[in-house]
Amino acid sequence: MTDPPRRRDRAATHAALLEAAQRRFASEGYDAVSVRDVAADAGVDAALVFRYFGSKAGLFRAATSPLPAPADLADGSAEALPGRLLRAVVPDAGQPVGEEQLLALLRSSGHAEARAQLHRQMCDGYVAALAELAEEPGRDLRAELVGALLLGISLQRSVVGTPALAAASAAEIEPLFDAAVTALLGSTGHGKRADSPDSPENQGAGQ
Amino acid sequence: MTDPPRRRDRAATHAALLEAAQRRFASEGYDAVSVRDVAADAGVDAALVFRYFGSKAGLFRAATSPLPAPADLADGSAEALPGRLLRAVVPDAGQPVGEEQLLALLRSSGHAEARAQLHRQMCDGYVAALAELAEEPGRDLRAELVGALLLGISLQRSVVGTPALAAASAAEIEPLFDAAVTALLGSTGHGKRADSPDSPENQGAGQ
DNA sequence: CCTCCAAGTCATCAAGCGTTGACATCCTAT
DNA sequence: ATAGGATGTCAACGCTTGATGACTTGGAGG
Repeated sequence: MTDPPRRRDRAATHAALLEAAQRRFASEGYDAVSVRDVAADAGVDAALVFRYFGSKAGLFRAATSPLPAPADLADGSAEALPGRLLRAVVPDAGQPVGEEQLLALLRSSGHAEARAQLHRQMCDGYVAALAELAEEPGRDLRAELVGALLLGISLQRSVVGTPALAAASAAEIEPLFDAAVTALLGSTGHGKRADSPDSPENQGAGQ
Repeated sequence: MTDPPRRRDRAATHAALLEAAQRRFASEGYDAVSVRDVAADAGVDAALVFRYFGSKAGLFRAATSPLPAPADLADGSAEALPGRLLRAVVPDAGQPVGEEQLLALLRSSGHAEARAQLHRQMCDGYVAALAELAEEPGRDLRAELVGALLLGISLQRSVVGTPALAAASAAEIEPLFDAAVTALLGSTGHGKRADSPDSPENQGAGQ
């Protein structure tokens, strides 16, 4: 973005490689992507991948580790968290979310390492924050079910390509989504709308 | 199971190859599995894969095409459909459901053909049946959201490995699941419970 | 202007891949 | 018993892959 004629720039090359890897891994998965593919997308030689990232696995690790900023999700009222997560999963104006990393990890989930990172990202990131909103009998299970709904929405939109969901905007989905979340988090959907939550001082989820 | 000394049996070899392929593709995805792997699991030579299935892609197609019998899901009362789908997604006694095919397709979803089949299987199979239960304003969207919840539950259990959901039985999930489904299908969760809520007389998913 | 280290490229390796055709082996029908 | 086709095995092919080390090129400092 700065200037094209810049050649021999370590930082820029590193970044270009990383971005190309994110796109490729997200859309095709670990095994279907070759180091040469990524290098060609970035416009450099494949050997640089090994110079900068050590191995193909290192490149994958680097391309999937920067998770979509949980701090961004934790700030704001806790009650609005599900809604914010919904917007993160179904971007309204085509905004670049961390959805690519989720896809890359899912499409590569045959490998134990990818699965482990997916697990970490899910449990420590979203589900822990959601559990704060859930009621007692089976709080974790409730939170994980909300997480499942979000995961399912994201997947159905991006990989299954289900027609109505893929075409819908976040605003259209939200009422239904909210109703489901209320039912899942509250014991029998008794409406836990209150203005003062029980001060959950979570600072969230470190990277 | 019949008898080990049976050698040179076309049907048995074909079946062994297919079963091995289903397992491998489900747990590792298309690209991570080699034809030699599958053949070794089945205890035969890799060349037989090409004799019987034409190509690796043909083997994959054969291993993922037999979808888990939608007829099996359609039989019984329509209102109990979501519950039956839940049981299919979270098998109670470790019964072999068609979950493996779903996993295989998802882990191979970098390939357009796998994606297309996933799309077909989802839309024509489950979502269409679910849409019959949904109310008017946005019937398809409602049905697809229920599908998303099911997909998310399955994935969170089998690949993400979220603790509470992975440990829970279908009976523990069902009340929460039912509440969410009711909220999603009905207009504002107006309670479409008509008959006895908890009398699931089904115990066995089909074969 | 020249030097020199970082940044980038090239040629190459060994291993594994999907795929094929020739070959060996067993079952069956006559 | 024997011929013949079905069933299974083997060795090899061309190609791509991840990875490595020697080489070239560029730009900044003296």
